[in-house]
Amino acid sequence: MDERKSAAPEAFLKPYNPPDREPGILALWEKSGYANPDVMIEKGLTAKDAEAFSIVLPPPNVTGTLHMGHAAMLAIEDILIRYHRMKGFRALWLPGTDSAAIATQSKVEGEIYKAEKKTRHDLGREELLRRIDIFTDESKATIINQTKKMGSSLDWSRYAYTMDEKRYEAVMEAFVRMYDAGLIYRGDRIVNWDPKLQTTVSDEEIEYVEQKDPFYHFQYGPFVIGTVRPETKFGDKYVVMHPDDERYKKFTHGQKIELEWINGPITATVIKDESVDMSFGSGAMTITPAHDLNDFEIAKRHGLDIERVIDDRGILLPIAGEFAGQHIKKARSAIVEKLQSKGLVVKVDEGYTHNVATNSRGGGMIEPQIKRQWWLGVDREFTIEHSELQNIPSGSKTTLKKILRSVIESKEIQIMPERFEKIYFHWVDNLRDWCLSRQLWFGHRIPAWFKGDEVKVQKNSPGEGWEQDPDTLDTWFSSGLWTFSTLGWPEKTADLETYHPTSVLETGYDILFFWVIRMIEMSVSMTGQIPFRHVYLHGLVRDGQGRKMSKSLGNIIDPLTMIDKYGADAARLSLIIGAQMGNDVKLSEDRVRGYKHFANKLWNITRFILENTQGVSMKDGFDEHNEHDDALRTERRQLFADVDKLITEFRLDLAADKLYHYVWDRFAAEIIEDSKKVFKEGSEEEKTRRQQFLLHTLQWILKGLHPFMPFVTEAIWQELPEKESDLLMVAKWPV
RNA sequence: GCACCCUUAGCUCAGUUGGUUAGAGCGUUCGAUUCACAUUCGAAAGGUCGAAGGUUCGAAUCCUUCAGGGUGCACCA
Repeated sequence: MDERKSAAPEAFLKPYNPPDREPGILALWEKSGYANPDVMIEKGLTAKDAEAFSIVLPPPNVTGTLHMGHAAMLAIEDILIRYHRMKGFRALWLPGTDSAAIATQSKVEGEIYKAEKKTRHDLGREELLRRIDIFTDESKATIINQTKKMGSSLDWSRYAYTMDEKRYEAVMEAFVRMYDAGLIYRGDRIVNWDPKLQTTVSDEEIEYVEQKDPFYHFQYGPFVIGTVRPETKFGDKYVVMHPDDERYKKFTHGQKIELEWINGPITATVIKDESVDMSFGSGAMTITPAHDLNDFEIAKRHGLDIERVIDDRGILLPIAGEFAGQHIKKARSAIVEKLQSKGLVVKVDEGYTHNVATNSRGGGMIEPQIKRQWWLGVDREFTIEHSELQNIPSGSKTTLKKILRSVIESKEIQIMPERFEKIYFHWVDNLRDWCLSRQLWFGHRIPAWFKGDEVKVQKNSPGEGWEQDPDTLDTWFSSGLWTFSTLGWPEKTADLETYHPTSVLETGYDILFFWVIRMIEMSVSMTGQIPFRHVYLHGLVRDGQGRKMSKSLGNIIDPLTMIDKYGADAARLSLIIGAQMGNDVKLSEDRVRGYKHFANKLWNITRFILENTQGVSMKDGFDEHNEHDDALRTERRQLFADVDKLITEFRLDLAADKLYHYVWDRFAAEIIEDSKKVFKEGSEEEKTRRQQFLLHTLQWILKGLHPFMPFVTEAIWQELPEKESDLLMVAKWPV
């Protein structure tokens, strides 16, 4: 049927069709076990004493599905790993999944409620955890399979899950050690309370949402005070103003004033404090220390009474008098009405815009409360027993904040792009103690034991009569240990010795502060080592118009659909080329389609070369030591030198772009075109020389492109009659 | 309010120590194609490099101010 003189392998007679090839290639890689660096050494493909290059995969949620952000992360990390593996490094890319406590528990609770109309309290702790386990077991297969489809050469033999036995052990060990070192303490402080999920939330997880509310001005004795939250005002018996405020000169600090308030006459005390902004409103304010961080701090400074007004569910307490027992939402208007009837409402500004704290993890409004919780003190001095840091010697006294500054200032950890350093320092300087405990059931249970007033922090029960703290740890606590808990810590394993500190942490800039900071705190205080040498921050993947992808906009591009339609290679390239680190990527389907064409181009280049080199074997040295086509070879060498440099500088976008253009515009459009003439009119010697050049260069190209588009290059490699290794994945990077 | 980023062809973006005539992909228009290429090739059109000022022999690039877009953080009684 085919009339062409082709004797090239059958495979190349049809266009490259990714779905026909990708599953087979995946199976080949998986069977080889080459993603495991130990296998590489066993087979003699990597030297025993080779330098290590390691990346720990930022673990996706067990219950999640793959989205474009994950796809970008996987593409970038896989490129780095494949490149270093081919370069002869002991390359380890360690996979895992995250339990994502809050998100997972509320998801499962929601489903149970929908199906059975039962809450977690109906089920009980044990049953809920059992259900969550079933759910996570089922759904983790999804994310793992999707991850594999991207071509990720992860070492699955080292797979870790934040809730598996070893990681649980590491979390317990870390908590106890940090407590013993004095870093973790228990204390009554104001927390971000989520009345909906009935748990505390860390500062980082709070999202401020703009909201319009009426702003009330009330008469408070001789003062006018403003508020958007009349329902908190019952406990307000302190009125605070700036000491320099001329308007209130005649009032003295500590002065008592009798005045009429919501539920009758009260005695108010004047407090002078410099934190008051004189230019805001009347310059006088009342405070609610139990439900506001700033008010709490003022109260602590002056030793004032702190009384709760609202309970954990948002219900007013007896202090509210006739309003007690009402939910704050409903009580607000009734309270305003009452004040109105007493003639205490001076004026109401409608449409006052302010920011309201919400729980970004699917919760509701945040209601600050005072609670006894476990905290990680960022300014607490402790003795670091073992340290490998430049500026912090073993046995010295330091604080977590000092560590956080030191490792970046000394460049032991390099943040890329560099501009994020500024943001990092700003964040570190404003860092407050981290509230570790969560009133959730799913998570690592805090290893603290109570008996009456006694508290013991240790892994196992101290004995009869001791009860374990019912709370669990913030999910980021276990995430903070990730670089070393996955390598076997607290045991002194060979993996830990070889692969820690890891080479690169690659993640989205949006979680720099959730995660990166915590990893540094944990790693340095527990192992004395930095967790990673480079932090590579990728941008967010947006739609073609630069909008965030969201369900409501209907502009989500699903990576799996893209893989099915255009192949994983095209999906990878579309996320790499044009995606400078730290900048957002605009992705449109057209772009993905464009790179599918490129895979096909490569396919046809191969076909041409194989057709024109029938029966010709690659001559060692002939290509390298031939003075005639020197310009072509110099160009090729230069290309790889450039690509090498770009990859070491983490400019994967430019490296891929360079290869792309060489292959298409130079190699295919010019060199191959020219070869047609050579094969038609050239002398035998010229032909031979050109055949050798094409055969060799094809292999260079396949190697160069392999980290970026592993499938098509491996598929072609499998069809080559002559090659140095069974799999391109482990071929040697050209030097 | 403070900070950071972006603004270059119709669209998406390169252009990293300042150095010829500012580039690519997609799109558009015209043409070629018995050729490795359904997914090919060639060519053309398309730019006051956000604005203004400054430094310099020379500025898309460095500095200042401003405008528009985006993001983070803080405040909000």
